[in-house]
Amino acid sequence: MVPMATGVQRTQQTQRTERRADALSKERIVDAAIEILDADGESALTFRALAARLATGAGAIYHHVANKNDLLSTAVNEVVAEVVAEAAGGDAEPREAIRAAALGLFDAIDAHPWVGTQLSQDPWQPAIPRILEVLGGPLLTLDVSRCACFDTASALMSYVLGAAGQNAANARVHPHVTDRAAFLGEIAARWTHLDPAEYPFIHQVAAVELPVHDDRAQFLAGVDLILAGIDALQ
Amino acid sequence: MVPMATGVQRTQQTQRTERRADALSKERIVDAAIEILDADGESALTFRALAARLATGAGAIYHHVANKNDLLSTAVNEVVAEVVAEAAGGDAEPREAIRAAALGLFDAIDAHPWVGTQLSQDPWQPAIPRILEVLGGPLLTLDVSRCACFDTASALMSYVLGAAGQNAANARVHPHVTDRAAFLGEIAARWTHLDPAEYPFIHQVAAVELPVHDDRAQFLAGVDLILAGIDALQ
DNA sequence: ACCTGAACACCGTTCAAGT
DNA sequence: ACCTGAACACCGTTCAAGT
Repeated sequence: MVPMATGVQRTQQTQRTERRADALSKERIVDAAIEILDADGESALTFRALAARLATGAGAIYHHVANKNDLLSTAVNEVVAEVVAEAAGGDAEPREAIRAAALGLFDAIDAHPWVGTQLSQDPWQPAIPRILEVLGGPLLTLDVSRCACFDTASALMSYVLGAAGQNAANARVHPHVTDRAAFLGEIAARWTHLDPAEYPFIHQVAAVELPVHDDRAQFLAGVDLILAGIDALQ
Repeated sequence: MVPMATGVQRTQQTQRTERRADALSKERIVDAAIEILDADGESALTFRALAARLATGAGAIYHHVANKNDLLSTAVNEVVAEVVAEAAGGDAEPREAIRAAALGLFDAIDAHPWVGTQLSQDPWQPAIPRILEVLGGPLLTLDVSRCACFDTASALMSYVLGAAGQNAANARVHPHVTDRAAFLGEIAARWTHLDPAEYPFIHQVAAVELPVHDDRAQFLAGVDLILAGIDALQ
């Protein structure tokens, strides 16, 4: 439909997703998928929507990507690789390196909720060793006994993926909460209706901390809790 | 199709899902859903399969359940309520109570992987306050300062849901791994092919700990790490 | 009021047919 | 070799029609 100037703009580096480029490739497909996921969320990524954006047929995508899970885990791996590249490399103090890596992952998943969903849905996808490395690597320079390193790194990863997954789910179910105070107030009210005898802790939390808590600060408090445990168990 | 002895077996308490009972109810629907989920996994639970098992039409289910998410979160809440009831109540030492609750949740999600998937997909469903209560309640009897209780309980929950979610995903992707050693050996081999300069920690883990680790023991090590952090930060 | 089941508006994936 | 897009085998959900 759209006339193409074939080969004319070869030297131009910028990518225009509006017009059909010369050839399909896994990279172009994955990048288009990421754009759809970031712009309109997980439910918007269908092979039909992706094919439309790439100005091709749905079946063509299968020549470069095995299936939807392959597409998603490749996209996740791309985002995680970027975060890890920023977090790693520096020769910061080990605890600080772990904090930075955990926070980088949290922020990335906050910005791309679909990453959190996918990470908690396939434990052996390519992004996992990256995450384990950036969280566990700094432990090698600590005095953690060799045998506890895997357990410790795995605990850090479970915590990060758990917190990030909850955050991602929240973003998915409540896409645009403008009034956070009102939203948390509703949850608190619901929790207050539970039996106080059965839920004493929930009642205290709903009354005091839940309505005013900050997700990022709470995440960081959890990281510090685990770091304190690492120090204590040495 | 199956002839029914109406009212005859009223006094009998046992539930027979093979025959159509007098009336549909949310409880009967949810119980049937749990049976399908446990027997054949998440992908087997469709409204058509559920309707067939209940000997009714697909639309009838919507008279008792709002939608599939309502059905799933009600099912999850039922399983979690059972686990929590077992774990809570006793006046065990706080750290021991937290350990027992965490392990109970881990085992329940190991037995019902779909629970792990659902829990990491909706942060405000009814089961969440139950989990937060059973993990956070014991903190009230510790000397944890009032203000850190929510952060600490939330960290415990994120860890438990993260670890359990990974475990559930693993069970979903690899339903019946008979030879665990061979399976872990394959992962280790894949990790060994990564660049040793970029993945020093992964290489050590793949060579030493990954092939022989036990998921439950590793989960418990993580709980103890967080408990040590709680003690250290007091 | 509750149930029935066909119909609707979608999915991911496949595959004969084109270039 | 790569692409096309109709077709297949499903979904969750709705709703007119029954009892």
